[in-house]
Amino acid sequence: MWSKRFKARSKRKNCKLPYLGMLTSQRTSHVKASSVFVRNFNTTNSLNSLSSITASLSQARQAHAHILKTGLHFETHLTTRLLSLYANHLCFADADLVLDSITEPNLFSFSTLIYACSKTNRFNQVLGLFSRMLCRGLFPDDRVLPNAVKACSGLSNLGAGRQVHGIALVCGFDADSYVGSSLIHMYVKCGQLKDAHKLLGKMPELDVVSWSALIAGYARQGRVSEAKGVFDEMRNRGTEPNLVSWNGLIAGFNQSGCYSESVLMFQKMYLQGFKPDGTSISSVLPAVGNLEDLNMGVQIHGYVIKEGINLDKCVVSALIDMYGKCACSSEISRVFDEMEQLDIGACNALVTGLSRNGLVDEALTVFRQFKGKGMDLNVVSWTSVIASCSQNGKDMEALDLFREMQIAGVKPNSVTIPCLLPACGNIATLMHGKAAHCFSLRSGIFIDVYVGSALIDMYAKCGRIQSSRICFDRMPTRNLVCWNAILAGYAMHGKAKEAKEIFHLMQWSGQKPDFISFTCILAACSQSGLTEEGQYYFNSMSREHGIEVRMEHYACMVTLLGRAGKLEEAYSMIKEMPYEPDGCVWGALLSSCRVHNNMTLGQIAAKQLFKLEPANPGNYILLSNIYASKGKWEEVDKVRGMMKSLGLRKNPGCSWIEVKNKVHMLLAGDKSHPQMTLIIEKLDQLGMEMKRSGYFPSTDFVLQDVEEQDKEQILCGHSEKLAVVFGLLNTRPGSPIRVMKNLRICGDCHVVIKFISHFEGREILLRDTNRFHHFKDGVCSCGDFW
DNA sequence: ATAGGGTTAG
Repeated sequence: MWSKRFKARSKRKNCKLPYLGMLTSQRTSHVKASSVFVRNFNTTNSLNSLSSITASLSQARQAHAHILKTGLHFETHLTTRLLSLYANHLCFADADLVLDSITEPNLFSFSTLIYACSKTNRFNQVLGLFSRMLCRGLFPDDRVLPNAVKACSGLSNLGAGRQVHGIALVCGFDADSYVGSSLIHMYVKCGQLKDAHKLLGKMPELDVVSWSALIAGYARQGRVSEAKGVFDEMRNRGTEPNLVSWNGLIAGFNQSGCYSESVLMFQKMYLQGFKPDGTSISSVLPAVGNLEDLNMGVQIHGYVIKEGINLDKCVVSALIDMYGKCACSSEISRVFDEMEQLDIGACNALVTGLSRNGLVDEALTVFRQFKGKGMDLNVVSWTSVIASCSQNGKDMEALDLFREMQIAGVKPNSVTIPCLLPACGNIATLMHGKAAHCFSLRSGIFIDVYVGSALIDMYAKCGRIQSSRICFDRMPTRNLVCWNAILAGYAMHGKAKEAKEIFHLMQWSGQKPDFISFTCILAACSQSGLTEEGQYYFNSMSREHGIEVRMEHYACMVTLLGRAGKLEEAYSMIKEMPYEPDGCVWGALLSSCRVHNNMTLGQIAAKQLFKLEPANPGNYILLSNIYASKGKWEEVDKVRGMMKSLGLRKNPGCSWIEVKNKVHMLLAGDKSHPQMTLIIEKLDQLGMEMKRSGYFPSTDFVLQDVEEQDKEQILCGHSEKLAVVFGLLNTRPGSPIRVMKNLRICGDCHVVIKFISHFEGREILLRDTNRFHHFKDGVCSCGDFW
């Protein structure tokens, strides 16, 4: 009855507060009455006839003053009208004041304000007013209840939602169609699908929207069979699914990662005679993109053009996104250029699409253009461009853009932080990482699994594995990625014991490991020399866990066996591999051969590598080093000649190999020590950074040579770590380490120095800008500098 | 019912 009327009213556009207008009896005389009112508002009648829609704020204030002056605030009827005037102008503080002054507020007073707050999404205020109303002994009606429920779903506050449900039961409104459907939506929003389902069963009138919401809810949780079940149930109970129901199903499957289901439903819908609209298209296209089904994508694009829905902004950005995922960079730009009006969503899709296809610089240029044109860049725009940088090795740029974003006054969210954190980890700027962590704690987004996993990874890469563990332990929910991140952290730090613990804890808690988990555990075993255990895990992969053994696992095993000196075994494993071995696998063998100076196998590996990666100078250097160790100087010259004829020079990568060899020499006393290989790997990581950064220090690099004005620029980047490591490498074992000035010591550098101190059994004292770091027996103590 | 941005290994 009333609710139906209300619904019809609310659908009218340009009518912000439908009820308030409706409640005024003399609609036609509003304008006239209000103009008269200013001149002579002494009569209560003119106040009464003041329209809540057309009256200005100053008129409302005048009326307020009049009421106070004349002591009319005991007239509940008048004060309630004033309340609606203020509410209409969104002056909630004034409205509250009026409400407090009413001696006997009635249901009408409260509902007036509740409607206004609900319309403007002031959910906390709605609930506050609702509870104040209850405290007054006033029972809500079927108009207030749905607004209270809506507030609970807006806040995702299940507890409050259940309480309101209880009140609805007491008041006998739970079977009311409007109250009921709002409760169903609330339960779906809070993920309580069983409750929603139960309630739906009790409803005498069944509406297609509530059914659709439940279907989408099941689909979003990836509960395929239940979603389909509700679909059938709906039909059996006499409600035919409409386009909305289908769209919900398609969008839900897509969100839960059931991409092929999503596309399948789209096709089914089409075959049943439904005409896909813009929403259907923009719901199915991400799934098509994730499946990289270009054929299907092109067909849908054709349909879009035929039906003329290519003006829909969502459809355009979904098309750009789909072509980006299908690696069609030419199509991305075409669709974008054909767009009539520049839309921020499409711009964001373009940036992501370009960066996904390796066109990072283009993505950055495009972003700069949008910014220059004065486009209204939102969180997604900034997050997209930060992600493009951090995913493509442009870590410094990512941090710079983050700073720029903050200057622009755009607040980061729970997606921005996981995009930024890998950049912090990659260059080990603990300071920035910690700042992001603090932000997550303050804004409450630390409970997000993506944020948590990224924090674990960042701390591990900054050399703070304990902090990683703390983040891990404090996560309210964990998924596969969280487990893998902490596992990778322990592997990175050479903590095989902890890695094994995590690996078993993970399975014990019901989380199945995947191929990444195995890469981590194999790497951990390999770094700690746990050959047999590594082999055990490797063998259990397909046998016990049903996980396909990939190329990278073979590469791990070659490294594992190679480090243990079992080079023949490593070689036979390569020969037995079901795949054609790639550069990583042969590279692992060649590196192991260099460690053990095995010439025969080294030659075999090098031969393959020369074919697979002819332009990688590192392979030539490794082989020549093996020859050199055997005193085969003619062979050394031959390899050098090969390099020369190929035009390969000792690039930074080459000098890096020299550094690596220097570490070998430094640690020559304990070649087989498990931790040594970890250092080599750490150095490899640094080498990668060196290559990426385009900044190539030579082995005798000293920071003191740098011009004063450039120093700060270099120091805030990653070169500091390299400088420290190079500095260390240039000293003879046993000699005191010279104190370096104005360096910040963090992350990888910390790890490397710690291990060097451990192996050489010497004390190292380094100073930061304001702290000292004392390394002894692999333990570092920090303190404020004298 | 409604896009667009996301974490882990190598």
